[in-house]
Amino acid sequence: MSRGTVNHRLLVLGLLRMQDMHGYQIAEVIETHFGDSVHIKKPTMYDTLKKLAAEGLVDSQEEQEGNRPPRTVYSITEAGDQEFMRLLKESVTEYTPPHAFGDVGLMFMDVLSASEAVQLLSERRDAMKHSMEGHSEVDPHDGAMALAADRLAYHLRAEIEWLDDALARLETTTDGDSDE
Amino acid sequence: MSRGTVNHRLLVLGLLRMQDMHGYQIAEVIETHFGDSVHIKKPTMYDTLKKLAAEGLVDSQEEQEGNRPPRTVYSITEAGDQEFMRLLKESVTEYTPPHAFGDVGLMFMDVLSASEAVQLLSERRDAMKHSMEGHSEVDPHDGAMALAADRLAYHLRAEIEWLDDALARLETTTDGDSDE
DNA sequence: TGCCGAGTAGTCGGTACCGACTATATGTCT
DNA sequence: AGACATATAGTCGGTACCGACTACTCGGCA
Repeated sequence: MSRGTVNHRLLVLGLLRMQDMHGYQIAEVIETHFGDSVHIKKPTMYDTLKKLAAEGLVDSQEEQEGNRPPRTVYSITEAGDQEFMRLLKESVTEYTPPHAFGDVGLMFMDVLSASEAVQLLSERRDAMKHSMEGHSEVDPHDGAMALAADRLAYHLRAEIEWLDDALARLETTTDGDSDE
Repeated sequence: MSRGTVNHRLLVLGLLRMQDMHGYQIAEVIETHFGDSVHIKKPTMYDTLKKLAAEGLVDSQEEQEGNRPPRTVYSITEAGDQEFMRLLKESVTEYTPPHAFGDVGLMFMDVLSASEAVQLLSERRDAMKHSMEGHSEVDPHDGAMALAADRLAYHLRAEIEWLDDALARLETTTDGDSDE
């Protein structure tokens, strides 16, 4: 998360563009529809909402239902819609720089023996495979997500391929060994 | 940046494991050797150093050279070395969850017309290609980096492939159009 | 009736990170 | 001698983010 706030603003504006919502709903939609791919915790969402309101990009109105605690319902403004479009274009265009894939640990792998490296990377592979179960199910009717889901799929495949190749290479290094 | 502090600690400890250093050196090494793949700004590095010192994972001693301003030279302790190993193994083993590839903009692409989408993604592709020039040069003698560099390469390839496929698909959608 | 879990709507305080700044010394051009 | 770039070594203050908490309501069930 790096373009930090931009993503949060984009997300919240994007959701409000679809329909007016109060805080809990937003949090819920994020959790259930985006949970796997997007990070935004409730307090952060409220911060974002407050800031957007202060900038006039969203409106809020109190709403009392029965005698539940009153909720603040947020809706996007004209200005907000324009800002959303601006951010969207910027975000799509922008090439997210490679350091996003950085993984410091790998840079120091040479302090480990080959067999140790193999063991750790195998564990990583297992963890990855495991966490991928059940995923890959993206409502095919949900065309909106298609691109993002696809992208994720490509990168997951790349990660697995890299791991497999790296392991294969390390294993030939370790060829006739039994220990270190 | 996400496993936040862990990466920073790992990086600083890893560098000090190779040799004692003072702040400027550390910052420089990070900048020149790791700059493309690792994020850690100077103030963050000093924070990290201070915290590591407080935990007894690094030692520091003042050093005066000529009448330059005195520098604090940091060195790793025995405990620090053990912690490094622990973090390294943890970091290598750990599967970095997919949201790292999240890109909120893509989730809202359906509000754009196909031709607009094509245009923006093309720009992204260009930006990406452009920023890849000159890279791909990883000192082959530097075996330490091999794994990390490889991984990056796999992911870059995946990103390009995804972009190409997505563009191809979008262009067929836009087939006989001239505008929206 | 009283209690409990779940739904609902937030706030508070703290950490991580870093942009911008301060300060000193050395070298070098003029 | 002054001016200016560059190496050196940090600090200060502010933002973004979020874990943990508060507070109130409702429905069920003992």
